[in-house]
Amino acid sequence: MENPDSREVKCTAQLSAVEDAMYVLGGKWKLRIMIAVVNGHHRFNELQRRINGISARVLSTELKSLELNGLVTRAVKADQTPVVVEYLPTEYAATLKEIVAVLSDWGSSHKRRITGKGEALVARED
Amino acid sequence: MENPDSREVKCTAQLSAVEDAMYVLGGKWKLRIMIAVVNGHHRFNELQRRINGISARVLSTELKSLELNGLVTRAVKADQTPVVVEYLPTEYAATLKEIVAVLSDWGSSHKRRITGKGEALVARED
DNA sequence: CAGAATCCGTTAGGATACTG
DNA sequence: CAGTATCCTAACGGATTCTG
Repeated sequence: MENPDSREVKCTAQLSAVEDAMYVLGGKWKLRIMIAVVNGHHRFNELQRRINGISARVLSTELKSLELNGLVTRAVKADQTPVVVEYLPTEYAATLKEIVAVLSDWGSSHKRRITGKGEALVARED
Repeated sequence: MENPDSREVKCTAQLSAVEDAMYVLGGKWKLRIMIAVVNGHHRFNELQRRINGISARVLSTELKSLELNGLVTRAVKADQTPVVVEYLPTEYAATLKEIVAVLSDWGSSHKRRITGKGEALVARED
């Protein structure tokens, strides 16, 4: 890894791979929606209430994008009235756990670094 | 962690922490610039060549933002002519390693999942 | 409740040209 | 080489209204 060539290869690979990841997860909302969904919020209005500042329009389009990428499924329970729609995390969504954990850790450390004071930390359980 | 209250606390904490992280690292370019910088590309035009599609204007403003957040330092070697400017990763920048690694792994797996065919994988060395 | 439709403002960021 | 200065537009996303 000290060899400059393999380092260049790694740099190129990382640039491309991170670009791919951000194509799916980038933007202001997608990760936040996934956090809420994975943590048990499945209904549309519940998600909108839980995710601070998101509008119905944006939530709707983001959910469609996440569904296209296989991270959530839209489940309609037609046997109820009124009809209940649920956005459920797929198995694939579990692969986001590490990303969320790492980003979340970094974010709270960074905030502590900036503000001096820390928040209550929530331990990772994996 | 099965208790719904602590799960809610965790959800709130993650939402807020990820938001903090994305405030610093979000957008199309910041992480990509950091990848290039950490991998040994320190000069302005070198970075612009290395990072596909970035304009000088955007690179300039993004570097300033990263400098403000303590992730790079702008070092001017005045004893040379023409003057050499280098953007060097700070020690703090090392804390991004895990983020980049995790995102990069996910991105390349996801691409394999989508396209069916995989790229040459570059192993993580930490 | 679960959205779609419409309208509209902001802005990230692209293109190009120019400078010390 | 290392940027800055303009200009410009596509996309993001906020607000509001409407609907089955």
